[in-house]
Amino acid sequence: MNPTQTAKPRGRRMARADREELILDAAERAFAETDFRSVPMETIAERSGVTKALLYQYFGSKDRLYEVCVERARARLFDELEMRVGDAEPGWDKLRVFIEHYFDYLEANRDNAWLMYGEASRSVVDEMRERNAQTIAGIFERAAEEAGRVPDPIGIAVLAHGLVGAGEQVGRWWINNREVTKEEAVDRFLADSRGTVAAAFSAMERKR
Amino acid sequence: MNPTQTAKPRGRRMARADREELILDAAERAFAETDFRSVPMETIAERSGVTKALLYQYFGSKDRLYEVCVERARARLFDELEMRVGDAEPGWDKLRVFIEHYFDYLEANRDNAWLMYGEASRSVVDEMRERNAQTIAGIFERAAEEAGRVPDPIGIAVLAHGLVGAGEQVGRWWINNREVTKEEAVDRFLADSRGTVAAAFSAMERKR
Amino acid sequence: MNPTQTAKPRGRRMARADREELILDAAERAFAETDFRSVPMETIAERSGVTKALLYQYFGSKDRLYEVCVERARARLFDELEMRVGDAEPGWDKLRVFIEHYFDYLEANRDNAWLMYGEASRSVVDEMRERNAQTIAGIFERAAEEAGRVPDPIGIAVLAHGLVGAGEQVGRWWINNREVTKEEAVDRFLADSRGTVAAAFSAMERKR
Amino acid sequence: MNPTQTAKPRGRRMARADREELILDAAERAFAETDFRSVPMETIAERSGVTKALLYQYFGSKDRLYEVCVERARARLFDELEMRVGDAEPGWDKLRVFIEHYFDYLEANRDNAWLMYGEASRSVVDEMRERNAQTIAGIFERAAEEAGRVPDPIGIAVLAHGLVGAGEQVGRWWINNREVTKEEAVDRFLADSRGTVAAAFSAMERKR
DNA sequence: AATGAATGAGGATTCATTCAT
DNA sequence: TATGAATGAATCCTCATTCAT
Repeated sequence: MNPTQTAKPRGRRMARADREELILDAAERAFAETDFRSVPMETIAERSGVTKALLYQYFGSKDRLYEVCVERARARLFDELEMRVGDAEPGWDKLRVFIEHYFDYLEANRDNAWLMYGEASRSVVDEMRERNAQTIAGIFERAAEEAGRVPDPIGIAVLAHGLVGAGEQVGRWWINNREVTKEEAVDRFLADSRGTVAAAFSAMERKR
Repeated sequence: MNPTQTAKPRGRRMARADREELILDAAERAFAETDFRSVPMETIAERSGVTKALLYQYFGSKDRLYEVCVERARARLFDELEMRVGDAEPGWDKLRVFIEHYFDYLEANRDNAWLMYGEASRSVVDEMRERNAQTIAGIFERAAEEAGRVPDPIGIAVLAHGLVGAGEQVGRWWINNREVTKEEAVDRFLADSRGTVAAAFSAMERKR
Repeated sequence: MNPTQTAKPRGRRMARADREELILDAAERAFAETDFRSVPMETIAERSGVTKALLYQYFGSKDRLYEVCVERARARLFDELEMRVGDAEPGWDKLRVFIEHYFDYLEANRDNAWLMYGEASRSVVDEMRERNAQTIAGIFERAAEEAGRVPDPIGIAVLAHGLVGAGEQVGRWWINNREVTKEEAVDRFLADSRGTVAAAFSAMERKR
Repeated sequence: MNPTQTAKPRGRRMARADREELILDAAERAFAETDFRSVPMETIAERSGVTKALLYQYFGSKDRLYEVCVERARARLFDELEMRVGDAEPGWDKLRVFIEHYFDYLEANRDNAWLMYGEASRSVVDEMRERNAQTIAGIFERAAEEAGRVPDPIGIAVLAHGLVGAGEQVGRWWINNREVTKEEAVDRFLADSRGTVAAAFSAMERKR
């Protein structure tokens, strides 16, 4: 309404943090459309309305820019996820909340969910998978205790990595098969995951 | 003609097939070490002791060479797998055979299992995942019937993609954590998978 | 105004001169470490704790900044040198004073003697060599007269340029071979130079 | 005369060694005209009638190409020099031959004598100076013995480095002052050098 | 006086691929 | 069949420099 009140600074000069977001948005979209090697810095520069030189000033290299994108996308998912799961009732409710949130995220980011990025250096993506698995392992470790089990580190690791991998692939499948509703997908994946977790927990020693 | 020659077919003719294998071996290892975009044709040529020009004569393009690698690696796993699973007893035995074979494969190919390839043109790898999932879906469809359930296509798809993803990520984890024995890994992954499958099947309507 | 301020001239005004010295010090060291083309303005800015923009405000351009560095370093050597040589006894004493002063300078500036600068725009360094040679030529011209010779312009030029070049290279050698004491170096270089000068003078016509 | 007999292969395809010479010729001329940083690889490529890619295939990098140029130019001077000096009569004749050859070289290479190159990475040029000085030191060491002196390593080093530096600077001066004839220049420089060497030798202990 | 934002323009390097022999 | 020569076409990255505040 008030023309002097633009939400974000408009025009040439802009606060660095704001400009960085704009650049990351553009990069994210570009990477998701094809893949890392197919996106020249030039393109990202054009799309975010700056020169290549600025990209390098802010991010140092194309690889680094990619990493920051991946990490930001990952954080979008996990930051809120950890909060929501923390607030959920102990027990199966946590798993439900988790998976629902994950599919919400996929729905909201179907064009730039990190799993849509044409993958770049394997290390970046693998490292992210590892971190995700570890976060999830932590959650399951506590859950195992609450369920009266002695957490078995290997069991926890296999469970966590398995869920990360399953989630990634199911997510990719769902994004490419949008005739399946979110409810249907969540329904099945939740059921399966519940079975997985139950089995993993059963295999662990019972606490006395 | 020459009695000292090995059983392998006639001279020149076979030379090509042999060379192709050599080249694919070199390429596979190179791709596994880093990823597609980081491996110049030059490197593959050097490592297999031929010139770049020959790579083009044999495979036409780098993309095609990659595809052949991926497909060969995939076949190594799935060709035998389908046979073995076919021979197994109906029921849980099939799943056990499946997973055991998968870990055998990982052990034998820890340096060039396809899941070690840095993902390249996303399409190639994604397409392989899809094919794998479909193969597995077929197996589960029959298994569901045998278990007295009406196979639910969505349920089957989620189950199959979930297992493909879980197997991929657990495999990656295991390859990077070799202090975990194969038995321990198979043990947990089999238990988890059994839980997953059981849950998926339970959710399907019972046949009358 | 502020009594706690050091004796150094009035506040702001002096601040600039001080800052300029600081910047030149940083630049000089940086140029000496590698060479002109390898030192970005960014580096000089960082090392002297200011922004690039300020370098431009103070010096106008990188080339100009370099020139100021070179000239300052040269002045450090020659300003005092001309004085000292002027005060010395006529005859060989002047040469001794000259060379001793030169090695004192090298010792005090071993990290940023101008001869340590990677040569940049050839013109700047070459021009300095030319100026040094001319200064020295002037001194020898007078010395030749005093020694009863008719100064031969070409002879003087070859002598002066030869000594400038010899001094530069011997200086570089000495800086890189510090196990040789200053006395040893001066001793030899003085003896050699004396021989050079004597020969040059002998070759000139005797005044009547 | 015979049109089918071109001295060097003409046309697109050429033996690598020949092509390399052509490239080095072009590079040498280009570097001599201005300096390292002012010569894009593009220019060298154009002037030698190949593409940039070939430069990299053959020389690896611009720095390396420069090094090869410098080394080739240096060899042009020193290879023959060592031979000629070897053949000369012992005593002052060697010095005369040496210096005459040096000025011949300067005359023949006035546009691409290595001392005309705008210097690149200091290290390359400094290393060459060092090598030259060592070669010359070897010559003087033997000469000192012949002259009945006990060679003093420091004395030899100062002498050799001094002559290298003097030669470089006098050479530069002469190239820029071509109204001075070669005879005049050689005459003076030889006289001076003789004085230098004589003084250096005198300062060394007499052999018994 | 001093800064952080932003750029223009150039330059090195890479790499898949083709071609003549 | 196999090679070494050669290229076209990007693409990353650097850096001196300017500008608004």
